This record gives sequence, C-alpha cells and structure tokens, in this order.
Amino acid sequence: MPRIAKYDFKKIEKRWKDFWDQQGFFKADTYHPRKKFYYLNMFPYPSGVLHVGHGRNYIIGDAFARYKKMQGFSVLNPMGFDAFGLPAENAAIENKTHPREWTIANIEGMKKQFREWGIVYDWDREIRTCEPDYYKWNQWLFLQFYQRGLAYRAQAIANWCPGCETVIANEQVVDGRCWRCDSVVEKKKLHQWFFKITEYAEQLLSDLEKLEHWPERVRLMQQNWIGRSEGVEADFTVEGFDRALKIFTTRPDTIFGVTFMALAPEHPLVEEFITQEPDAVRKEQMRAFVQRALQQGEIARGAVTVEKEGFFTGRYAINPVNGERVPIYIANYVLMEYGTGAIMGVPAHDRRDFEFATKYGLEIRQVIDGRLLPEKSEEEARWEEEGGHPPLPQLPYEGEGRLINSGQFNGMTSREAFRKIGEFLQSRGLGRFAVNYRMRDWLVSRQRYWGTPIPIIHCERCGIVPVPESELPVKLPDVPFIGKKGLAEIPEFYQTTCPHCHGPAKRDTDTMDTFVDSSWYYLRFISPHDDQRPFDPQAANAWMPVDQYVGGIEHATKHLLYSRFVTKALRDMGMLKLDEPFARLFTQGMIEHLAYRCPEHNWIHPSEVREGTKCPHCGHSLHVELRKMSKSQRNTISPEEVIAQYGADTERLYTLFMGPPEKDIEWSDEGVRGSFRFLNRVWNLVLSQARKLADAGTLDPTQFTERERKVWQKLHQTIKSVTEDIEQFHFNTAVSAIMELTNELTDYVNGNPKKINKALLKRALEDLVLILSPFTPFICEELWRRLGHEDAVLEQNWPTYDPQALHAAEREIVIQINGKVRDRLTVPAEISEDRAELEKRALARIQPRLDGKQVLKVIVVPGRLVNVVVRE
RNA sequence: GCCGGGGUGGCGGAAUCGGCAGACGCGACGGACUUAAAAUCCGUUGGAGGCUUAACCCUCCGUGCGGGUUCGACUCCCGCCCUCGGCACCA
Repeated sequence: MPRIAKYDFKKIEKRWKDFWDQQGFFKADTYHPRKKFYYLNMFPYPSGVLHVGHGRNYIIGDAFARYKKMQGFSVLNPMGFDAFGLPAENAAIENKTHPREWTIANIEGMKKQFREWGIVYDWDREIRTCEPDYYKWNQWLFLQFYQRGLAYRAQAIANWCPGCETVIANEQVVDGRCWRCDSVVEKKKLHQWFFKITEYAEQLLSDLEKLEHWPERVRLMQQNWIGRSEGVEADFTVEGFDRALKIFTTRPDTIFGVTFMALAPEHPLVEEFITQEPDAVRKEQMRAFVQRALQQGEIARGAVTVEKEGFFTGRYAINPVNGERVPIYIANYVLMEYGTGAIMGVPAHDRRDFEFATKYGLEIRQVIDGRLLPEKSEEEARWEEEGGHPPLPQLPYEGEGRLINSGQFNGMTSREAFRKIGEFLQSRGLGRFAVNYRMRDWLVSRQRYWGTPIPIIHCERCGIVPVPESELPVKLPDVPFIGKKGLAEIPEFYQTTCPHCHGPAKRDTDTMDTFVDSSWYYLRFISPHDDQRPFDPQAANAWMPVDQYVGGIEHATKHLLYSRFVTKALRDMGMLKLDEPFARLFTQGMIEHLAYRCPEHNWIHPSEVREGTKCPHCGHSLHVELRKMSKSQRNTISPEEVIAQYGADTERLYTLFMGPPEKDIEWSDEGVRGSFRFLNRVWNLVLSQARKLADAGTLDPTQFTERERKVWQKLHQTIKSVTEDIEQFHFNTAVSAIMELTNELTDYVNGNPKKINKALLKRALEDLVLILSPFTPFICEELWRRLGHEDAVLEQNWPTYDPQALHAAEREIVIQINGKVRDRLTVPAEISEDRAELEKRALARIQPRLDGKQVLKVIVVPGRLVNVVVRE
C-alpha cells in the first residue's frame, strides 16, 4: 500500500493563494457583460482586526461567487471599504494618530485577511470612501439633490448623541439610544441638512412588493418603519383667533366624540397663545409647563411609560362637524414631528386620550358602538337567542363599530363614516383626506471631522450657496489630528469666498452621514475609475441590479432603505433605468460565543476563566452568557488561530456547515475539529485512489453492477441537492450531502478494493472535488491537480446531474397498518408506480399480521407506501 | 400594545404539495491500533419495556402544551404557553 502524503494545509493554501492572485478569475467586462451576475457583500467598515464572526459574511459570498463562476456566469464580485466614520476618529484620539492612518492600516490588514481566507475579489475595483475620488461624488450627489429640492436645510429637533457628539438620523436611534455607542439620545433644536426621503415614502412602500426575493422579515421591517396611515386632516377654528387649528386623525368616524384638543409643546400656536395671554400668572404657568415638557422630551418623551401631563391654554376650539366648543390643552404626549403636531382628543375611543381625560376630569363620550358590527351579527344573534344583551365594550374602545351620538351619521359603520365625514369636511372646506408616514426625512449632517464635507458655502449676502461642480471635491483639510477637532475649529478650511459675490464667506462645517457614502457605492463598483461622473450610466444599466446582495439584518431600516431611496432619485434624474438596486437579498446571522463577565473586572476572555467559571483577578463567580462575537465583550475567536491549527478550508467549511446561515449560532471548537476530520477523510480518499485511476477506461452506465449503480445514483442525487441547496443558501445541508457522498464512496472503495470500476470512481471523485470546491477551494484545487488536471477548478463547469440516474433499480415501499410502519417491500422501479400491483404485493406480504382483521381500505402512494386500514 | 420569526435527541441541526421523525456533524460510550497517550479506524447512541443461544427482532411512548381534521400530522385548523426580533404615546 503506497503511503499517502499528509494533508499539509499550510503548504497547499500558500500555493493556491498566490495562484488565484495572478489569475483574475473575477475580472468582469464593464461594458459588455455576457450572462452577468453581480454578487455583492455589504462592504465593511475597516474597524480593525476581523474575527471568525465577520468571516461568515465573506465566506458565504466567496462560496456563492465561485459557484456562479463555475456555472458560466460573468461574475462581478468587488470589495471595498466604508472608510469614513466615527470609530476612526475615536481610535485616532486614543492612539494619538490620524483617522486616515488608522483606517488605511486596518484596510491593509483586512485585505490580507481576505486573502488568508481564500476569498477572491477583483481588487482593481476597490473603493475607499474616504478618498477624494470617491467622496467627490457624494458631494456631487448632494448638489444634485439640492438643486432638485431633495436636500434642504432646516431647523429641526434632532437626535443628539452625547457620546458621538453629533446629531444622528432617526434610523440610527435604537430604543432611544445611539446605534453605535449606545448613549441615550437627547433632543436638540438645530439647523441641519436633510435628504427628503419622505418624498419617496409611497414608492418605497409600494415597491416592497417587487422585492419578492428579499426576506419577508426585512420587507416587514421597512413597511413598519415607513408606517403609512390613511386619515383625514380637519380644521378646528380657534375662538377669537384668525387661524385654524389643523389636526390629523385616522379615526374621523370618532369626531363627534371630541371633548378636548391637545397641542405638542413645540406647536407654533403655543407660543402665540402664551404671547397673547393677558393674565400674567397664567402666562407664566403656561411657559413653565412648556419648558418642563420640553426638558422631559430631551430624555425620552417618546416613552409610553412617561405620565401624561397637560395644561389648559384657556382657549377653545370649535368642532367643525357639530360646532361644539372644546378646551385646548398643551400635552406632553403629543409629538410635533408627526401629523400636524396637534390632535383631537377622543377619550372614549383612544387609550391615551382616555388616560388624559380621566386625569383632568374631561368628558368621555362614546360615539362608537362596538356591538353593532355587521361581522358580529352571529354573536349578536346568539345573544338574542339566549335572551340577553351583549356586554357593553369597556371604554376606551378602539375597535370599529357603528356610530352613535353622531348626528346625521348615526347608524353608519366606522368605515362608511370615515368616508362620509371626510367628504362632509371636504365639501365645506374644513378638511381633506390625507396620508401620513411615520418615516421622517433623513438627517445627513454630522458635526465630525472624518466624513465628506458638505459642499455648501454660507454667505452673509447671498445666503446658502452651493459649491460649483467644477470646484469639487471640497477636500477634507489635511491637518494633524489632535483631539476632537471638527471642521468648525479649522479656519483654513471654513474661511472662503462666496462663488457669487466673491465676498468673504464660510464653508458649511458639517460632514455627511457615512450612510450617504454607502447609499450608492454599488454603482461606483461598476465603473470605479470614471473621473467624469459618479458612475457610467450605460455600464450601470447593463450590470444593475445587484443579483445577490448579502449582509447583516441590522441594516434593514438604514442602509437598505437609504439605498432604495437614492436609486429611485437617480432614476428620476435620468441616470438609471431601474427601480430597485438589490434583486435578491440574504441577511446572514451572527456568530456567537460565550462571554464571561465579572461584576468587578467586566468582560473576561474565555482563556483566562478559572475553574468553575471564576474571575482570574478576584475569584468572583462570573456571569456567563451567549453573545454575538465582539471585541468589546472579549469573546472573539481569531481566524489566525483557527487557520494556523486547521487551515482556512476548515474554517470555511465549519462556518458554512455550522447551521443555517441566516441564524445566529454558537461557535464550537469541537465543531471545527469535525470539519477538519472531514477534510482529512476527503484528502485520504482521493489520494488513496488518484494514482490507480490513471488508466480508467470509459464510463458506461449501462454496464454497471448493482453496487456501481448505487454509487452512480448517490453521485447524481448529491449533485442535484448541492446545486439546489446553494441556490437557496442552504450551505449547511449542501455540506452534509457532500459528506454523505464521501461516506458512500469510502464504503465503495473499502468494500471490495479489487473490483472497483475505475471510470466510475474517477468521475465520482472529480465531481466530488468540484462540488466541494466553492466551500473549500484550497484543498479542492490541490486534489483536482492530483487527479491529473492541468487547469484550475474555477475554469471547470459545474457538474450537472442526469435525471435518469437519480432512481435506483429497486425501491423500498413502506407498508403501514393504520398509519404505522409494519413492514417493507422491495420492488423493481417499474412496479413502484403501479398502484394495483403494490396493493397486491403489500397485502400478500403482511397477510400473517392482519390476523383475519377486516380490511376497510387500502391507500397506495406510488413509489412510497401502502397503508392498510383495518378495523381494530 | 401592534407586527413578524422560532420551539424537534445531551448539543448544532435534517425532514414541511401531509406519507419511514432524528440525515449530516458534534459530544458520549464501547472496541481496534499503541509500551502509553494523541491521532486514526470500527461499532453503539431519542425514551421505556420485551423476546432470544444470537441477530440491527418486537411493542409502547416521543417534534412546547391542549383540542381538532385525516387512512396517516413535526407539517393543516382552533385555543394556549415560552422565546427571539422589529415597531411603539405615530393620533
């Protein structure tokens, strides 16, 4: 027996890394793609050293791109870096360096890491958003938006993150905290730049339907986020005041139940009421209340838990439907940012209004009778039959029903009344149907250094003046970076002259949200070196949309929403001919690991944990929790360690095999060893046979023995299921199918070594290597050569299966009695579809078991089973 | 509160046009090899019970809980429980 060389992954991986670097398998034709496939991973923020959890995203992507390449697609598979952003500044401050240095160093480290993983990109298309040749086009985009009214500056109450010392967008606030640093977000009234994403609210919502290959979850998250509500805007006149008080309601059918009005503390009328208040004491009280409410707002007025508070303005409003006079309050629970910043209070049919009215002793008038809904008539009938009345619904009742106490609208259903009351108001010019969205405009200005400067100049004489396109890019000043220096502290930067009047002027000192950079980068990858425009529309139209996009779910209502908006805006600017940028989306799960926390010493690295999960410093019992891998929680596993011990192929295989890729899953060192063992088995199997197969004859399936036919069948079944699994991102089951094939081939080889069909085995081993190659490219490239091939795996065609080969000559039919398996029957394939024959054979077979019981019926599922139903 | 996903062996997970539950892997146990260990290889492994010289032979239970539909339910329907995620004083 010839000795088999050991699986020396270090040598193998080194060899093929270099080879792939030289080959350029993923170089794609920019202008004339044939059978194009645009594969894209969300590009990373260069935050430092990568751990195995980061690897998942890129390993999935590399496997998929390799598979598509072997299927004959022209694959565009680029990578770049979302290189602007706050962590670079914070790290620079900490390390007394410049954000640029920190960023570039990380990028170099990450590129090396990708290479270690065997991940192949077309680096000629690399993008770094912090370079002027990229951010110039952010500025261009900003100016285009400005011209079209899609970018505007406004004073608004913004989310201020005290940790990051900048404002952040609504999408970047999670549970009242900053998505990045977790600080509690405050509210500040500031002048800020916005992108008018709300102009596209309707399209962003309705086009979700087109995204049939997106996870349902993401679509729902966006739908909730956009939050469309249909309702009516109604004008209440204010007594002794010349302007109307506008409110928005989704329940115009309850308008006869209005017993008070409430204004947000920021509502413009509030200030006027205070100014005009003759009573000095009252004036002061009102002012104090507003002050208090606004301060409360800074913490989190949004919270349901905050007690509702109000203050009577002394003013009254007139209900446009019945002329009733109702008091106007200022209330802390009314939000200025939604609707009109004012509401009509209907305590009987709104939980919040009910709470408020109860507290302030306001009338609670029921105007909807929930018992009389047509859909409930069955229940009503039953109640009548039983001689009773249905119980009165408890107030507040927020459901639909029929109107009562509502004048001429009495008896209508809520739905009818919605329309009729809306029309009633409309016909008198006192209201109109209206739609409101929860989504707000995208706040894009940031008070930080490391970002794209906003290309705007403020001139005392001319006002806001856009920087002329010819002067782009407005470069970030190259100053030594000491401390938290924003552009507002760098006179060399902001001192300038006005492009109009040439007088002294000041540049805008804010930089753009980094999400602007990432909202269109997928277009830049297509023609990354174009210095005339952000991207070449012709090439973009040829390559877009991205056929498969992969990234984390955390971007569901941030990056994925912004990108959809920007694509639509560019379409309307005539630069793109498509509505949606990402045809297929896959959101991978996180990799988790146990994290240990000491009440005194915080996060403890698993390797330091002492026996019995004690803290190494103080002996305290540690709190153990499964958490996503993160540097801050000291529970990361470094790819270097894994690669040094087992090789990159093992890490790749384990990452894909560990579980469904969309799920969060725990990293297991034992699992890694299992993957390593498997690769050793494949290695030994192929090498033990490779030399013997040199003189394999021609393959002739018609001459197969029964055993050979079984091997042939398994091979084709495996090709089929692996292909289908990869298409659906079921990498875990694809790998297990390949493991089964390997087990089968090992059995075959060991079973009767003298009688091996060499042609069959050669083909089986070759196909095995090819279908495994997207997952573990290094070992497969090596084995492919050792099987006698000169050309690269990536130049091979993906194996296809023969439908004829999928079925065995014989099939096993299960025989059930009353649904329980009692016996089995092996029949020739032709018979397995013959109901009558199956029934006959099955009954004959189990006759002894029937024991004279009466057979009621026999159910035959061809090819599968026979179920005999007997009387017990 | 509203919306959505998910509950299957010791563990990760397979199997859903209703048709053999537990593929594949990990762990565990037993064995082979070895002076020994590691590595490797072979076998067993949902639970309970039974039969036999022996055999991978049989019976019952089993996919969060309780009902239902069906010849047959992890899969469909009704009602719950738990859990994860999104939204949330959005009028």
